[in-house]
Amino acid sequence: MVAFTRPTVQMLRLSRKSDYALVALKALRALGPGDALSARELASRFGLPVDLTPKVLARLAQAGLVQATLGKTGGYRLARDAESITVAEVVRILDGDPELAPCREGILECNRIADCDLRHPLGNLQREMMNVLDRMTLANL
Amino acid sequence: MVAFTRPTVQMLRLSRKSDYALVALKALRALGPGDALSARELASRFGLPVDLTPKVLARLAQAGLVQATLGKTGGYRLARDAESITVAEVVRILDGDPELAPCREGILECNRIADCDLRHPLGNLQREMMNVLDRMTLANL
DNA sequence: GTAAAGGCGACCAATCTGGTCCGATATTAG
DNA sequence: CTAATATCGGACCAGATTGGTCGCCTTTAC
Repeated sequence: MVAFTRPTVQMLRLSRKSDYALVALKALRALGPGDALSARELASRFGLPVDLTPKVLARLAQAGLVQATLGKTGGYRLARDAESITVAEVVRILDGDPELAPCREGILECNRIADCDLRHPLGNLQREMMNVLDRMTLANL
Repeated sequence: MVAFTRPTVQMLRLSRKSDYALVALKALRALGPGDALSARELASRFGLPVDLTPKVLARLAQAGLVQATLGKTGGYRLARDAESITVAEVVRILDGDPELAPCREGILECNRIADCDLRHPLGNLQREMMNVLDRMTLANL
């Protein structure tokens, strides 16, 4: 008997990095004002990849979402209000600007009216989706 | 000089198949009541892969979205009102049920409250997204 | 009967992602 | 001052997923 292999869909999915970032951010949100969490601690607490977690947090740090303190007792803490941190922003930082249906490069039909006639309304769809991601803040999570 | 390589993001993207399907469906929508379009015609008209297009349409046909007629003068036509065909349905047919952040298998933390505390609200996000996809019909496109 | 169309399964290749290793740098405890 | 611990950043490799192709078969119009 084959064991329940759900066809894991790749499309329309958050990247692992974004996933991890949200987990970490949410943990940081629960911290006291003076406290901080190290990447190592976050990784071990949530089962995140040990070597990938610092990378993710570094990106968040240089984007200004979290504040990193070096040194022996260092770690990360939120740099902004949880209300101001949106899922859309996190995704954009870690995976870039998502496009539902990017124009395929070097395709002749990209100039065709009939085709871009479709791609434009798809843009509406995308805009709606981004709206959803924009409205979902860390505080709402 | 490296030529403008925008980091095409894979995540949060429609699959190519869904993309093609929407293009094809939209073309079928513009058809007269008795007319039909062959996969070949659709492919050449929109620059879709010739061998992949029939496959996509076949899936749509067996899902009941389009009606296929065999034979020399065969082709496809819409089998339902454009108003009743949603993007969500198309995606589900071609790529399966999308999950924003599927639980990683075999992870110990899946039982942890802190973790699934996050995944549940992510479910809300997903539900909102699916709502958007559900509301966007072929007629709206 | 022949040509053109869809139906279906298997297979291969390119791409993307995720994960790891490596080192360098900065800061704090003692 | 020194050592330990933290962040930072690049390069690299392997696995997974997607997408595209080839093949053969059935059905229908002429």
